[in-house]
Amino acid sequence: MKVTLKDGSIKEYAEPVSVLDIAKDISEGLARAACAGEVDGQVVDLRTVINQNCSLNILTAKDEGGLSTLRHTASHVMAQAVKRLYPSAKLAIGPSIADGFYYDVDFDQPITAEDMGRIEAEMKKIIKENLEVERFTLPRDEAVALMKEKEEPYKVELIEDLPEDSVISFYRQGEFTDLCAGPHLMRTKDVGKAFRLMNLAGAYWRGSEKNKMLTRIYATAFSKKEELEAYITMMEEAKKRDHRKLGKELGLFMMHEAGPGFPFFLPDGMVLKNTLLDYWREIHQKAGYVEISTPIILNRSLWETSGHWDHYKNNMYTTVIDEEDYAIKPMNCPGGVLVYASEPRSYRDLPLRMGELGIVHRHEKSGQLHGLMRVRCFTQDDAHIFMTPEQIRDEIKGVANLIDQVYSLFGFKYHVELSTRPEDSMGSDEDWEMATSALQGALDDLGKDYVINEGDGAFYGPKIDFHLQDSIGRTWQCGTIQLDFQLPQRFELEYTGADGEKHRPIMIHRVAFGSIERFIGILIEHFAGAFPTWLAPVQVKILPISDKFLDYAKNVEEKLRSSGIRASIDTRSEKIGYKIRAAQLAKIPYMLVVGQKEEEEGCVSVRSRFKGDEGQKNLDGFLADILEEIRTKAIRTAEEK
RNA sequence: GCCGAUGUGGCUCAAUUGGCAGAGCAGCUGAUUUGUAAUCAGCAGGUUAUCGGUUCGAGUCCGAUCAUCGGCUCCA
Repeated sequence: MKVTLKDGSIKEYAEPVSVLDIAKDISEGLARAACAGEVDGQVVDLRTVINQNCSLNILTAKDEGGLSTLRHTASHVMAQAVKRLYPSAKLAIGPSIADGFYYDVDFDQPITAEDMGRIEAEMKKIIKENLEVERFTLPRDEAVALMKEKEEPYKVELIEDLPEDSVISFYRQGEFTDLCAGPHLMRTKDVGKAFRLMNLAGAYWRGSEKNKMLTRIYATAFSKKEELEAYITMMEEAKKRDHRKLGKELGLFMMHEAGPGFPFFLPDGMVLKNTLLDYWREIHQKAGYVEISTPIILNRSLWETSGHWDHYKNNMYTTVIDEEDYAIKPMNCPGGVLVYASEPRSYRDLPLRMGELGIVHRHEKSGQLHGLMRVRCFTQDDAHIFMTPEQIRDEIKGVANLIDQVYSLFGFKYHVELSTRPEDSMGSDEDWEMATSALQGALDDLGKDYVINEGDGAFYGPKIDFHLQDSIGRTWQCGTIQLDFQLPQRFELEYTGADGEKHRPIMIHRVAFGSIERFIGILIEHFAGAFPTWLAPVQVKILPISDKFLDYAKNVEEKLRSSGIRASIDTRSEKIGYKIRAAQLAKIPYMLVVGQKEEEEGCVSVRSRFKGDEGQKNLDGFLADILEEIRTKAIRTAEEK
């Protein structure tokens, strides 16, 4: 690997090295050099200038081409511009993030999109001034004094939280000095021109809603202009496949002021939903599940027994019936538990896998509603598994495999997180310990990589979360597996063992889709509305050349429909080009053009979203092909034209 | 809930300084009967989110409410 340093000298490394290695190397002898070279076989402009004394532990191999260093310096430039334009603004923090960087600022007047233009212009000036970025350190008390002098109360608070004997590092460029661990580029000019302010948002100081809300300026920066342009293009592409936009255009679902956060499913969206549910029922039947359905509204005493009244009431809708308190279920588990308890159970019945496509309502705060991704009423593809302690590992593995099967079908990537005991929780330490290690053990058995999410479990037990990655790279929590020792105790669940004694079962809560609504939202974005044929609301659109061929079109339609294909005819008296355009925009997988030739020969002319499917086919041949495609649930969108 | 922005026919958007609410698409009617991404003509469609205020006059200015959007916090 060759690295060209800014002074023109070339350093050669026998092995591929990380930015960290280069940084270490340079800081020893060739400090203050920007480098451009090749990393991991890709030519990149590192443009990383590693300051002599920077704390190298910040630079990691993940820091691709020094991008986060570039962005971090860009955030300082942005803060400097803000202070020049609004001297009274107070700075909070300004890190680099996955897509760029931001700076949280406490302005004493609201700022607008126009201000963003001014800030951007000022940043360009600062970059042009080519100020040197210098690092210096101060003992804690002097650091506090400096920030007090500069009237930066947030910085003072940050420093005061550090240990008393710490040495605090600062970076200075021109008249601007900021508390910062580094590292940074050498000069402001190295930030380059490939940056852009993206948007303004509110953000709580230190992320707590008890604190003041600051103004966050989001921006991004890249080392090359083309990369910035590619990023902006990608964001625009992502916007085009926003499920709210496509959901409206494709007539899948709607929202209405009459019920904020409560989605309405339209006929085509309902086809999608039902097709997913059919699939769900099929795989669960095969995996040995039974299905139940429990009431939406249940009385207060049940929710007190389950613990929801104490731990989840903020999110529950309540009502009064005949002067008694009731709650609309936010979760399905208590209903499932009542079904379990409705008759004596034997060890021979276990594991008992009880599925429920349960509709739950949760009062989410108004500001966090988001299309189908975050709603107040959704369908969980829930199941509760009651089992003996010996069965825990196998059951968890079974569920994890089932979830893997579901996600693979749609071609999703996902990662797994293990969430441990939260602050507001119930049960003994031993139970939590046992439950957590059971989940961990199952993950280890499966050989799955996972990250641990401290304190993020449900109030009744730890959980394994499955996070899907959507088209914009956002991750969504979908599947979860939760182990629960609490509800069986609270409801005094029992089964009779082989020894004739009563024993307490253990319970798993789990979902695969998570929420059908959210999953549909993710699917819309994942496929950009062009669903695989088995999911497409309309699978075949029949397009007669003119009204004269309507009868033949009806024959074709009837034949397809009788085989279970979702087919319909565009009966409008329009030209064929018009109908093709309409079907194309509706992202329908197959179009069958029928005219004189087709009627005479008893065939159809196929046009599809996919390559290699053009041309005349006899109807039986087409039918056999599409039925096979649906049966195998094939994904063909990759070939889309 | 909090910070900021937005709200005009079903959809996408116009409307100058406060001065007669308009277009394209979709829909309907008629003509056309079409060969692979938009045929022509006509008709209909609006209490400019809601409520209140300023004004001779409000889509436009002010206030409140509701909803939506970008985030924060929270979460399937």
